[in-house]
Amino acid sequence: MEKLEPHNCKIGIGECLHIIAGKWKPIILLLLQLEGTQRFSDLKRWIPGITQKMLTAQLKELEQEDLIQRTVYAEVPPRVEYSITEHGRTLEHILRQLNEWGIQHINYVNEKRVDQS
Amino acid sequence: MEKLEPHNCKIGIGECLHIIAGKWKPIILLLLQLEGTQRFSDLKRWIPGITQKMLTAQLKELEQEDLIQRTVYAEVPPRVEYSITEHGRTLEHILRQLNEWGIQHINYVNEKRVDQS
DNA sequence: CTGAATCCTAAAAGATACTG
DNA sequence: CAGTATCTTTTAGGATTCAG
Repeated sequence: MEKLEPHNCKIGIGECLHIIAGKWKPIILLLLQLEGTQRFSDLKRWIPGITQKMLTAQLKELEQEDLIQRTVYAEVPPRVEYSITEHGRTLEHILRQLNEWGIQHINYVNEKRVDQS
Repeated sequence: MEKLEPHNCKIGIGECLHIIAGKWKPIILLLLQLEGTQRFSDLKRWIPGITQKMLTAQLKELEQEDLIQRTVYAEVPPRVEYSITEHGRTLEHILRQLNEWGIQHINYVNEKRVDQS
């Protein structure tokens, strides 16, 4: 493993954040990790506020990074299912920690605000 | 701790990513964590490519979240030092993991590309 | 049902010049 | 030295319409 130094960390952290950051990607990844395989319309229902365009775009990007898998069934009407890959599962722990830190940070900020009032 | 569900994770993850994401913030945080207190010009030297405007803006945002501390010395020429706070230190483990995942992901993608050629 | 295509707005980032 | 102030570019995200 590389030494933890600011200038080489830029590579790893930048790569990771570029892949998981954004308004929808973390939700999509968690959804597939926790609820299992979902089809396009399921995802759209699960994620309030997302547009078809954004959902399509984010799914495509996640698929290109091999974090999720896309399966098309030759039916009418068409059915497309998305599922997490093994590689995608390696992100679960990180997403969990990001969430926990975010919650604790919100609490921290609230308490600090109370202390000062 | 909150249950890990997609819709409430949106809050925690969103908060955390909003704070640490971006092109420069992770580097600044790691720099202060690993190298200790730095003054403005030191940070600018450490981080190739950053402009004064961006550095100033990112430092201000990190300070507002109480992740870093700003200390002004009444000297001529002026001296301003930045250091990580205790609260900021709680991010070190996450940044480390983001970096490791990013590196491994790059390797993963490279190996996959070789396999297919 | 699952998308692609087009147009649009807002936010992030960068270039450059100026200041106490 | 440590910033501000403006302006321009780039990127993320959204609204809407059309299509297999």
